[in-house]
Amino acid sequence: MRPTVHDIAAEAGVSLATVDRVLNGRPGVRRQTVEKVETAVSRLGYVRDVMAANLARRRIYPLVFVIPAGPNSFMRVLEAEIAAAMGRSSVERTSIRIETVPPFDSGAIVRVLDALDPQSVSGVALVATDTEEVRIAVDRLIDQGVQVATLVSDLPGSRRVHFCGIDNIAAGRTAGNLIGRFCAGRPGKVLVVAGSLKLSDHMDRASGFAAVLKSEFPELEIIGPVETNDDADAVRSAVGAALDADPHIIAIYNLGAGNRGLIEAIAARKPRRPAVIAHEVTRHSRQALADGVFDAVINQDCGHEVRSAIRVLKAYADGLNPLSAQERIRIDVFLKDNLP
Amino acid sequence: MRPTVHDIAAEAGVSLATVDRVLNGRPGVRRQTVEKVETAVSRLGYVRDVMAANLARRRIYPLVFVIPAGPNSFMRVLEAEIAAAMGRSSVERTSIRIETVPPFDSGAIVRVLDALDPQSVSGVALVATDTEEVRIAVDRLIDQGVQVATLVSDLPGSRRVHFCGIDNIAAGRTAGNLIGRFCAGRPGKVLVVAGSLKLSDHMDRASGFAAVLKSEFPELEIIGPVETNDDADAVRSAVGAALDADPHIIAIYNLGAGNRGLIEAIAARKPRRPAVIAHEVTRHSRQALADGVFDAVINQDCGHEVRSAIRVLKAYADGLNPLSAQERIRIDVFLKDNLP
DNA sequence: GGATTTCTGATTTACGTACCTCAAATATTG
DNA sequence: CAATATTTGAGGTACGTAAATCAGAAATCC
Repeated sequence: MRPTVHDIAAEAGVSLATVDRVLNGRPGVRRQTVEKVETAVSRLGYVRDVMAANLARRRIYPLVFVIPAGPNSFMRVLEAEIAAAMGRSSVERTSIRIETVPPFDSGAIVRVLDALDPQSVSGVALVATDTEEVRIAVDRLIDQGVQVATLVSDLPGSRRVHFCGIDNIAAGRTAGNLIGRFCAGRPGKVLVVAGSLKLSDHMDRASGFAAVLKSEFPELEIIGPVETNDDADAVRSAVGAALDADPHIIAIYNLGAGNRGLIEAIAARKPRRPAVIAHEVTRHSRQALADGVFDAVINQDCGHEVRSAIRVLKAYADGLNPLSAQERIRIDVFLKDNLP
Repeated sequence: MRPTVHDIAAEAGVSLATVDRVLNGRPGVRRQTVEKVETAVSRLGYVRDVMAANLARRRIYPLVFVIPAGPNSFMRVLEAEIAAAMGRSSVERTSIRIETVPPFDSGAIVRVLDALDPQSVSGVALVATDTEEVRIAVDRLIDQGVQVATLVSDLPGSRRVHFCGIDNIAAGRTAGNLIGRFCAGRPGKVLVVAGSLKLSDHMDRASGFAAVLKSEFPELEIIGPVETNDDADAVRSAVGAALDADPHIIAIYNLGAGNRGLIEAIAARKPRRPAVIAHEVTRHSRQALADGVFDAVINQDCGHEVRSAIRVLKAYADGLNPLSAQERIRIDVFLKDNLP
C-alpha cells in the first residue's frame, strides 16, 4: 500500500495539519518540524496522490496557447488539435484558451504574454519567434510562477521549462540524407526553399541539410535557401523561376510551409521529375505523396505536440517531472506507404 | 461546471442511490427508472469522474503482459519498457505482472491465458502467435470479462479490444518503397529475410514489400523470404550463403530479428555494399546505422506500445473509449540522422 | 512575569464517487 | 386482501487530500 499523509503524520510524530502545511509550503512550521516531516516523507517514499489532491482542491489547470494566425495549414491543424484538447478539458481538468497573433510578429506575442494574469494562468505554450523581446517576456512570465513551454519552434536561451517539438537540425539532416540517397550518386543541384530564416526551426533545418550534403553527398550543390515567408504563391513563383532558369536542379527541399505552391510549380513543368522532400503532413502534402509528386514528407505529429504540451505544463504546475520518453516528439518520415 | 451524480439525481427525479445503481449496473431498478436516469445522463452530458471513482473504490488495475522469452533484443527492450511501467504503477494505479513464454509456442501462451483468474485480472496484453488455439483462449478470456489487447503481433479474427502495434503490411510497403528508391532504377536482386512466416506480422511485412516491388520497381527481383526463426546465427549463415552464391544481390530486407547476424554477414564481405533495411532500433541496429551498414531501420516505438496498451486496457476496463489518435503506433523510419 | 507572537494539534468540511444499511413505498402474487 | 417480493429513498462512511478554524503550547519580547 502506498503511504498517505496519515502515515507521514504518524511517522513524523506530528499532526495531519502540520504535514499538510509542510507539503503545501504553507507558513507556520518550525524548521526542525519541517525536517522531521521531510525525512518521514522520504523514508516512507510518499508521493502525493495527484488525483485525490486535484479532487480536494477542485483544481483546474488554466492553460493558454499562443499560435500564429494566417493561412499556414500546419498551424491550422495545430489549432484544430488544441480545439480537440479543449473538448477533453472537463475530463483532463484543463481550461484552455487560444490566442492567435499575426505570424512573424514578436511584438504581438510580447503583448499577449504581458497581458496574461499570472494568478489565473498556470501554463502557457507558445509558438515562439526567436527574438530577444520574446525571450524577455517569457522569462518574466516564468519569474511570475507561470510554466512556459515552447511549441514547434524553440526559444533557445530562455528559461522555458520544455520544448514541445522536434530537433530541427536532425530533421534537416534527415532530409539531406534522403535526398542524397534518392539521387543515388547522380550529380546536380538541390533547390532549398525556406519560410523565414528568422525562425529558429527553419534556420536549423537549413543548416542540418547543408551539413549532410556537404559531407556525404558532395556531388549535390545547394541553391538557396530561398525565403518565401511561408506564402504558397511566393513558393510557386520562386520554385518555378528556379526550375526554368536551371535545368540541373534534380531535387527540391522545402523546409517551410506553402506546399501548395510547390506542388503547382512542379505540376506546371510536367515531364521534369525532381526528388522532392517537404515538411508536415497536410491535405496538400498528403495528396502530393499519393500522386508521386513528393517523395517523402518529414513530419512532426502536432496532435502529439499539443497533448504533450498539456501534460508537461500540468506536470510542472504540480512540481512533477514529465516522462521524457513519452514527451519526445519524433521526426516522422512519411512515404506514401506509411501515412497515418 | 461538469455535472455530478447529484445533478443526475435531481434531473431524473430519483435518489442518489438509484442513480448509483443504474450507473454501476447493479440490480433492483425498474426498467422505466433506468431509462429516466439514462436520459438525464445524456441530457446533462454526464461523464463519470474517473479519478474520484477510482479513489472511492480504491481501484487498481491488475494487468498481465504475456511476451516471448529468449534472446530477441526487441522483446527484451519491450520487457524493459514494461518494467519501467511497473515502476510507475503506484501513480498509475496499476499492478502489472509479466509472464514470459517460449517463443513461437502457442501452447504455452494458451496455458498462461487459461491459468489466469478472470476475477483478479482486469486486462491482458499479449504478443500473439497467430494460431486457432490462441484465438480461442483469447475469446474465452474476453467472455469472462477480461480486456485483451494484442501487442506487436495481432490476432486477426479474435475479439481482442485493441491491437497495440503497427500496420505491418504498410511497414513492408514502406521498406519496399525505400529499397526501390535507394536502388534508383538499377536492376538486381533483393534478399528478404524473415523470422517465421507463422507470425502474422512477418507475413504481412513480406507481402507488403513484395507488392510494392512488383508494382513499382519491377527491375528488382525478390529472393526468399528465407526463414531464420529470428536466430542471429541462422541469419548470418543464410545471408552469407546467399551473398556468396549470387553476386546480383544489391539489397537486403530483414523483416525479422537477428540483426546481429545480418551485420556480421555483411561485415565479412567488406567491399560489397548492398542497400539494407531492417526492423527495430536496438543496440545492434543503431550501431549499424551509424556505421553506414544499414541504410534505414523501420521501427515501432515499444515504449509507446506498452504505455498505449496500459492506457487502452484501463480505458476499456472503465467502459471508456481510448483516444484513437494517441494510441496509433507510428511506422517510424529511422536514418542515422533522426535516431532518437 | 505578563503580553505577544509564532508554532502546532485537533477537528471539521469538502471534493465526486462507491458501496453499504435500513426503512419505506410500490408492485406482484396467491 | 394479505403476504410477499421488488424497487426506491435516505443516510451514512470511505477514499486521500486540501483548507479552514480554534485552542493550546512554546518561544520571544519588553
